[in-house]
Amino acid sequence: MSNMTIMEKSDILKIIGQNVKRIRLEKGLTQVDLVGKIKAQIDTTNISRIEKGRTNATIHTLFRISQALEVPLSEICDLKNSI
Amino acid sequence: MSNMTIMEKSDILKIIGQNVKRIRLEKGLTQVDLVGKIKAQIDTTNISRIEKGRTNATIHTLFRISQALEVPLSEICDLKNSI
DNA sequence: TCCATTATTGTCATATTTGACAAGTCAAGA
DNA sequence: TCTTGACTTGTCAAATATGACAATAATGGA
Repeated sequence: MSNMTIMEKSDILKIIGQNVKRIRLEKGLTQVDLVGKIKAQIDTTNISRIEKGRTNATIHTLFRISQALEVPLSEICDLKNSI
Repeated sequence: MSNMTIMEKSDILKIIGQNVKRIRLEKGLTQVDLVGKIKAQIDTTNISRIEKGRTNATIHTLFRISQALEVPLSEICDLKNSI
């Protein structure tokens, strides 16, 4: 069964990125809106790179995003959402 | 209520670390056992630093750990487990 | 106590994330 | 077409995660 699927680094980064983007759009937020809701400084550059799966974000960065999106961190880290 | 709790960076790193350590011990594994089960190279130094909340791990590192521990990534990222 | 296993910590070099800014792309409207 | 907003991408410097190794501490058993 699909438990045998080997997940490459780029695969999981893409899924995490899709999760962030999907949730952000569900909340009706732009990337600028999102960074505006994050307490510490963060940049749309980084949001974009995460959403595109181009960067291997740290857990604290994903946590700050989860706070701004008002969802649990574990929702962003849910790999079962892969399309 | 406790939604007002402000989570500092060090707080969430500690919780993530506690999750890793708790699950690892539940599985009866040592840090050496754990790194032995991880496909790509990883070091017990890093496992220890993550478990102690001394490093802000990337999501891919936590993913590799979750694979070795045979739990979903989202379980490691569950911040509700805070003691 | 002695010993072995396990875990922590320090340091180093390398790689990469991050924030910042600029430039470029893209789509939707006026 | 022109403009505006939203997003992407390149580059840079600074900070830091990572892997590696060594040294130390902590733990438990004989």
